[in-house]
Amino acid sequence: MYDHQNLEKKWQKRWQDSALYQTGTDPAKPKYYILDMFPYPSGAGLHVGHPKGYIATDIFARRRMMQGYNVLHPMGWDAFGLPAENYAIKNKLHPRAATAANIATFKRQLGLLGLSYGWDREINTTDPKYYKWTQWAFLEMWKKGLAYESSEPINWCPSCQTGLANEDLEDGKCERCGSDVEQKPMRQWVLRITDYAERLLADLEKLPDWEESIKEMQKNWIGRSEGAEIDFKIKDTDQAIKVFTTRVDTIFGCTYVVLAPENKLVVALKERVKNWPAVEAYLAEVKNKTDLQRTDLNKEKTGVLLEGMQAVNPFSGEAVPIFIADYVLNSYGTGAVMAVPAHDERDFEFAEKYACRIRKSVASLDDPENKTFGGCYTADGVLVNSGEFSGLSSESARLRMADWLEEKKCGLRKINYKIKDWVYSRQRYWGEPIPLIHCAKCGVVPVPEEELPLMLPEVDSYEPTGTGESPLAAITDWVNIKCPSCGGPAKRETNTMPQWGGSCWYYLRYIDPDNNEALVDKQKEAYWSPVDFYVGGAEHATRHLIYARFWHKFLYDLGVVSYDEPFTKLKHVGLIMGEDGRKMSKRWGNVINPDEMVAKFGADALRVYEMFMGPFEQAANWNTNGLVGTRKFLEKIERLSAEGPLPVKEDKKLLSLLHKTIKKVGSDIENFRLNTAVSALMILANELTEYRNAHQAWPFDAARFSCLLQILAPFAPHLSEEIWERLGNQGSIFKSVWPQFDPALIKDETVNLAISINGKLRATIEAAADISEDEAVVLARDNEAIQRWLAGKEIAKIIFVPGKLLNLVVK
RNA sequence: GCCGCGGUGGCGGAACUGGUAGACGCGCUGGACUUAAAAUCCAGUUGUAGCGAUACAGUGCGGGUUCGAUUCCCGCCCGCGGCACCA
Repeated sequence: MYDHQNLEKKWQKRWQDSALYQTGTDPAKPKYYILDMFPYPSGAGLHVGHPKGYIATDIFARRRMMQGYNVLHPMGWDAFGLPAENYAIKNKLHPRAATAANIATFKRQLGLLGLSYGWDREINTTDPKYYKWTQWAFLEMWKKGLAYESSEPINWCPSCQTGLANEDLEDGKCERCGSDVEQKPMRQWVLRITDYAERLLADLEKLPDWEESIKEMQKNWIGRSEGAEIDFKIKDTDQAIKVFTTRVDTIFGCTYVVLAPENKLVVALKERVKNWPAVEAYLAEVKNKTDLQRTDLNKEKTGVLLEGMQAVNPFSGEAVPIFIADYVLNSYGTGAVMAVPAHDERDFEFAEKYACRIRKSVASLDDPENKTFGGCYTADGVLVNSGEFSGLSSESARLRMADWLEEKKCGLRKINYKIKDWVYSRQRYWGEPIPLIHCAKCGVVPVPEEELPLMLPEVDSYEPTGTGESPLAAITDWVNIKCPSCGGPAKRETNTMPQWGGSCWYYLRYIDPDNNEALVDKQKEAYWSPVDFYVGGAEHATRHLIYARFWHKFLYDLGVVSYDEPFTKLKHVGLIMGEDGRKMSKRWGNVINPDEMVAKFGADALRVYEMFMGPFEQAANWNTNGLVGTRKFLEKIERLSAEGPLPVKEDKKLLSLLHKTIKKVGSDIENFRLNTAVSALMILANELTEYRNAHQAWPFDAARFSCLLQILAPFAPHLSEEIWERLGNQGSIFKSVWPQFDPALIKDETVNLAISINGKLRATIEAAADISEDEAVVLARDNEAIQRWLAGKEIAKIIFVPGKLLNLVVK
C-alpha cells in the first residue's frame, strides 16, 4: 500500500529533526550554489505552477548532495513592494502583518512538497537586519555619484500613485495594475545604471551558460548603437542643434532637421520663431496625447515648421529648415535628428506629408537609381551627391566622415544606449527608507553608517498620498531631524526604495545571513560565490537580472565581491498554464492548488509530473490526468518492493538496463532534461515489473535495486527514502553516494541492425554489436525480405554505420 | 518592422554530432483476473489499402543537397515571447 500522506509526514519530520538540509561547510568538499529566484509572497498563496522551478533545483541539489558537494540551496522572501502593500490596504492589514501571514502560507506549501531548503539561512528583504545592507549599498552608490537626484519627467502610475522605472512598464502601462502611465516631472533618486551599460553588455560574453534568449533580451534592452553626434549651427546665431545619427554617411541627403517637442532648445528659441503661436499650439496638442498615442506606429506623423530660422549642415554648408515633430523622442540621443527622407522611412513619411525635399545621397549597388525602393532606400550603398565623399561605400564613409567631424570640431563619435538610468524612488510606504537627509546648509547628507538600518517608521496611514510624497512625509517627528553634519535643522528623505532594490544582492546574503559587520564576509564570499546555477522566470530577464548584474558589478568595484558576474549558469522555467491553455489566474477560474494535488496524489507524484510535463523551459498546460500517470508509476515502484526484497534470479539484460538508466538519469539531470530522465525511470520500472510477473523474482539483488531508488530519490524523495529503509539500508538515502554506472555493462552484445535499400528501411536483423561490414552484407543477402529487393538489381554502393545500419544502394 | 524561440499521432511530448520517426505518459480498443466493478497485468493504437505478410504516404508548406533529412541549405506560412517612431 502506498500511503503517501503518512509516508510524507514521516519523512518530512525526520529530515527536519536530523537537519538533513543544513548547508554543509566541510572545507574539504567542493561547493555548489544552486539558487531559485526568491518569491514575492503574495496573498493568493502558491498555485501549481510556482513550484516547478523549485522542484527542478531541488532535484539538482539533492543529486549534488549525493555527489559529495557542500550544497547551498536556500530560500527567502522578496517581501517589500507594491503588491504586498496593495494587498494589505485592500484587506485592511498592516503590510508587515500581511507579509508575515503570506510567508507562513508559502513556507507551509513549500514544505508540503518536500523541498530541501536549508531554512537556517532564510532571509527576508523587509527584515531591518537585511535592509541595513540594502541601505548601505545604496549609500555607497551615492558616495560614488551613482545615485543622484533628478527632476526630469518620469513614469507616473496614477493608480499606484508612484513613480516607476522604465523596466516597470509593459506596453506603456503599469506592469502591476495595467493603468496608463503618465509623464510627470518629479524629484527622484535615480541610479546611474547607464554608467555600467557597456560592461553589462560586453560581459554577457562571459556567460556561455546563460540561455541565448535571455542574453538577447538584455542586449535589446541595453540597446547599444554606434554613431556620431553632429552640430548643426543655427544660422545667424551662436547656437547649435546637436543631432545623433548612426548614418552619417547619408548626411548629404539631409533636407531638414527635427527637434523633439520637449527639447529645451524649442523654448530657448522662442524669441526668434516667427510663428510662435502655431508652435505653442502644437506643443499643447502633443502634451495632451498619452504616451501610447504618441508612440502608436500607425498614426500619421505630425509636426510644425519653425519659421524664421535654419540649421546648417556642417558637411555641405547648406541651410535647411527646422521642424518640431513628436516622432522624435526627447529621451533618446540628443532629442533631435537630421532628417534624410531619401534613406529613412520615418523621415520619408514626414517629408511627403510636409512637402520637404527628398534628395538621394546613397545609391544601391544593384539599382543605382533606387527605383525599386519607392523613393526610400535604407540599406548601405555607395555615396552620391556627397561632395568629396562621393564614391565611398557607406561603411567606409562612416569612418571617414566621423574623422572629418572630429577634425573640424563640429561633432564626435558617440555611442547611445536605449537603457535609461534607473528611477529608484517610490512614493509608497512599504519599502526600504532611503537613508539620506536634506540640510538647507549642507545639501544632501547621508545617514551615518552606524545609524543603519534606518528603520521604516510606523505610520497611521500607509496608503499612498497621491501628492507625490510618500506616507513617510506625514510623520513630522521622524522627518525633522538635526543635520548629522552641521547640527542644523534638516529633513529626512521620505521616498522609499523600489521592489527591485532588495533583490539586487540577496543571493550574497544567503552566504552569510547573520553578519552584522558586513554585507557578506569576504572569505565566505570567496568560497560560495558566484551562484553556480540560477533558475527562475523569464519575466525577470530585463528587470531583476539586469539590476542584479549592475549592483554586483558595483559591489565588485567596491571590493565586496570577488568576481564581477553573479550567476554562472542561468535557466528559465516555462510557465504551467491552466487546463484551458490560459495563464492560471483567479480571473479565469483555472487555478490548480498544489495543496489539493499533494493531498490527493502525493508530493512525489506532483513533483514527478511537473518534471515530466515537457521540456523545462517550455510552457505546458496542466492536465490532472498526467498526474494520475506519474502516480501510477510510483505505485508500480512501490509494488516492486512491497514485501521487501524478492528472491533474485539474475538477468544480464536488466542489469545492463539499470546501468544505462543510471547513466541517462545522471546526464539528464545535469542537462536539466528532467522529462526524459523520468521517462527512463519509467522504462526501467516497466521492465522490472514484467520480469517480476514472469519470474516472481528480481533480476538483481537488493543492493542494486537500491541504486534504482537512489536515482529516483531526487524526483520522489519520500517514497524512495521509505523503500530504501524497507530494504534494510542504513541512514538517509540522501547521505548515500550517487551510484556509478559500469561502462562494461552498458555495452550491448547484440544490436538490431537496420538494413535499408536506397535509404529505405527494409529489414532489421539481430547481429553482434561489433559485426563487420562484410559480415553484415552476408547477413543481409541471407535475409528473405532483402533478397526480394535485391532480385535482378546490382549493388552499386554499400554504406555501413557500425552497430547501427547497413544501406545498400542498388540499380 | 526588428530580434529570439517553436510547428512531429486524438493529446503532452521522444529521436545523440544527418542513420530504424512517434520512446515515455495520457486517452482509446481488446483480453486475463473478478459474481461484478475498480485496481492490476497482457496485447494493440500515425494514415490509407489488405484477412495477412506487406506496400505506399507521412515530422507546417514549396524547392534543394545527400545513399539516407524531423535534423543541413534556400524561399514561404502560422504560433509564442521580447523590443519597437531608438534616428
